[in-house]
Amino acid sequence: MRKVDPEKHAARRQAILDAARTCFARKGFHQTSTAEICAAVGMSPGNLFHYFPNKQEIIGAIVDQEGEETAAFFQTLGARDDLHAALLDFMDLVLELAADAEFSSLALEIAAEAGRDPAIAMRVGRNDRELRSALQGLLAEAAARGQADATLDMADAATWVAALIDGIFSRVAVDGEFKPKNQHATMRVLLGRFLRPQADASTVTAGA
Amino acid sequence: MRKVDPEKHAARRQAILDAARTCFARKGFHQTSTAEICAAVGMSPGNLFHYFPNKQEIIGAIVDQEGEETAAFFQTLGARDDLHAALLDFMDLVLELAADAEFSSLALEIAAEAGRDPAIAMRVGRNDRELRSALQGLLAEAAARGQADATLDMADAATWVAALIDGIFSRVAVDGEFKPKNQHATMRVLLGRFLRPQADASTVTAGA
Amino acid sequence: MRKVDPEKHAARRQAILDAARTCFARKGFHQTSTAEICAAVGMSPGNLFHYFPNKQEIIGAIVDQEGEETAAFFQTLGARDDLHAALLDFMDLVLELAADAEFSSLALEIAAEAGRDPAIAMRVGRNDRELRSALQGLLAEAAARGQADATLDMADAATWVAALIDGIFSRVAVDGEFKPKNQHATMRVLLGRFLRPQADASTVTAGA
Amino acid sequence: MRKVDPEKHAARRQAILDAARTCFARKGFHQTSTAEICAAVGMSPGNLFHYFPNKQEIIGAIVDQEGEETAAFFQTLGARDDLHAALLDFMDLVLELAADAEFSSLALEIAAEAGRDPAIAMRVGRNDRELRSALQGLLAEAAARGQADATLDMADAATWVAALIDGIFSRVAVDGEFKPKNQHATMRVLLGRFLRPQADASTVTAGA
DNA sequence: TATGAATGAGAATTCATTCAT
DNA sequence: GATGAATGAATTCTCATTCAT
Repeated sequence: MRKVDPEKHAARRQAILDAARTCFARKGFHQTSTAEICAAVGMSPGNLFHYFPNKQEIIGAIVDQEGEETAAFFQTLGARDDLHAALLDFMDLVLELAADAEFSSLALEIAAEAGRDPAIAMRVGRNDRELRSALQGLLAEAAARGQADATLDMADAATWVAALIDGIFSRVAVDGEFKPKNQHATMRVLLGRFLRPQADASTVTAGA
Repeated sequence: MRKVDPEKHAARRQAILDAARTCFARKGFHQTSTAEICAAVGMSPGNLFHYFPNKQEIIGAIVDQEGEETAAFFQTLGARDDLHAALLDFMDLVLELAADAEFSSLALEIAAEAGRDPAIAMRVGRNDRELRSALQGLLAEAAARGQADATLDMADAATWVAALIDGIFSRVAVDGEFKPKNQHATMRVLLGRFLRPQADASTVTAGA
Repeated sequence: MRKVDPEKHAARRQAILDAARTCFARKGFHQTSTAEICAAVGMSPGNLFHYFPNKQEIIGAIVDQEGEETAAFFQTLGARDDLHAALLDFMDLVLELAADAEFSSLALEIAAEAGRDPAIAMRVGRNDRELRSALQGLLAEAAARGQADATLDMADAATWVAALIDGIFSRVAVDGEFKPKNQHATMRVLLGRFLRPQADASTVTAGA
Repeated sequence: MRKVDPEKHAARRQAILDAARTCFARKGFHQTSTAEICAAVGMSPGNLFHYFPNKQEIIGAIVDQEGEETAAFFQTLGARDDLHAALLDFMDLVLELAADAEFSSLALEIAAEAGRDPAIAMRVGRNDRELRSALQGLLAEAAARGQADATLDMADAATWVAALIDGIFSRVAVDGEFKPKNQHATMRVLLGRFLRPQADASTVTAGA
């Protein structure tokens, strides 16, 4: 009896997060009432607060969960032989996620909320740091293997890959003609040219 | 004497937009009360509605104004000799705007709102279409002059430049370590490699 | 120059009253904003207050005007030979007015407002007293001429004729099937039986 | 124990309706704020909206309730032997209700609101149709029993009885001297003469 | 007179959260 | 844990009225 409870609790908690994700994506965080989430889960309006102390914590938990998912995914990438290819495959996945309007909206929503609530900013920042650090590690190792341009500053390169990921999610919201499915090739050209070892390394020094 | 009235009206309207911009950037659109905006302008709480029929129209007007500013700026770019350089200069400007936290937050906020309110989405979409079309025109002309890789699909290329711009604004919100000022060089490397005429054109077909 | 002003003023005042009548009939007194009335007259929102000190006075003036119109009309009735017929003709007119939805709505609106605002109640009460007094006079004279049942209490009889008039206006609002045009005959039966000299006077004492 | 909840809910709902009735009668529907009603019930300002989705629904519910009460009362009338007397007794009741200033005001208020809000008009219209249909049924049966004038169009007759009822409530608002208690006798004369089987049927054809 | 900007007190909801059951 | 009634502050928007021009 006592053993089932924690499982049930976790399942219920997850159900809340899933419902909230959908609601937040559709209407935005502050446009969604806790009552709406409760209705979506099939829960009484007060009961939600047995699982989360307040609304902000729901977003916080969603952010944390996304961070965990990304990290888990990245762990599978390191084992690959061609890390450049691994990165491009990861970006393919991003494009696939972006094709899910809910996911894109949510990503934007979270970024926007990070701009306001410092507590969320901290959690989002942690995820982002981990993502960039993973990207940087991947790129550094790729460079070591001759699969990436070793002359790049890998922290900066990772930052711009991350910017590109953010940009993809923005596109979905902002550009009705943007179909992630059709953009895999151009994405590969863009990142390929940016990251591959350069025949003429002089271009690297073109900056400023 | 009679001429002053419309001017006053326009000035007051603009003051509202400016105050709203700041408020929205700081707290988000739906977190900002119309009363706060009024207080920021130094206006009684009801008076704002002599200038805008409702809150959504304030955001709408801000969006429209940003669109006009961008368009105006782009008109100056076409006259340049080196269009590739012109584009990079434009991106420098974007990085400078992004360094203004208010501007970045607002950009994100608008994108997020576009994901919810179709009326805003339409106005944002129009701006975005114009930006991409201007970018595409610039790139096409650059290619014709041998300043850009003519093998690229220019619509797609413009789309990814736009994604990068969006991404830059997201970075500011999401990545505390991101300092736009320090990223001009890497941005130039990234875009340079993507857009320049390629020595080895075969890389273009690397897709899928 | 100075002579034209009072005429213009009166015309403008009347225009306001006419517009207000329409607005009040359509949306109700408290649902109509002064701005709406101004728009209907083609007048700036502040200007109305040069003609009426406040909104209540507009209703008050409408009430007074209706009273004057009724009184004027009644003066023409007294000259008739058959006063019973004169009364029925008056009721025909009431039915015709009731066919005008605006007039009916307004009548109801005024009655309702009298139930709330004592100042309006006083003005409405004065009109009503005059109407009942005119009716009573008419009935008394009719009785004297053998055209009405002399055994009736003419004050009470007048009161019930007035109630019937009120009731007609209510019908229009409340009963979608009520078409005043079709009710002239039944009205005449009803009032005829009530007011005519009775063959069998014993029925009069049937009460209580 | 579980059964108490719905009862409590219904009781609270009824308390709101009762308070609202009083407030609406005193100040009019649109002059009464929801906060006032809440205060009258002893309820926090937001709590009312757990019981009614909006203010209009409160009026709607009051209208429906009045309809039910009238219908319930009418069911008791049909069993009577003398239906003419039954009708007059019903009218006595109307006069007694009219003596309650709150009831009269409310009746007027509802009629006025029906002139504006179609949703209310529909509900009021339904009640009115039922009342007239009940009256018509009563009159038809009375005629069949020789207790009413069979030559009357019973639908029209019912309509005019209804008009008289409306008129009574208007009187209270409009005529300060009108005391329903003193008008039972005259009402009985009026309706008696209108509805009773006529000695001289020729009067019926007096119309137009 | 006429204009329309300005005021500021409300209005009806809404909503996160609490709490008795 | 679960329910849903209750709270009360906050929100957007309205409106009669004033007043400088």
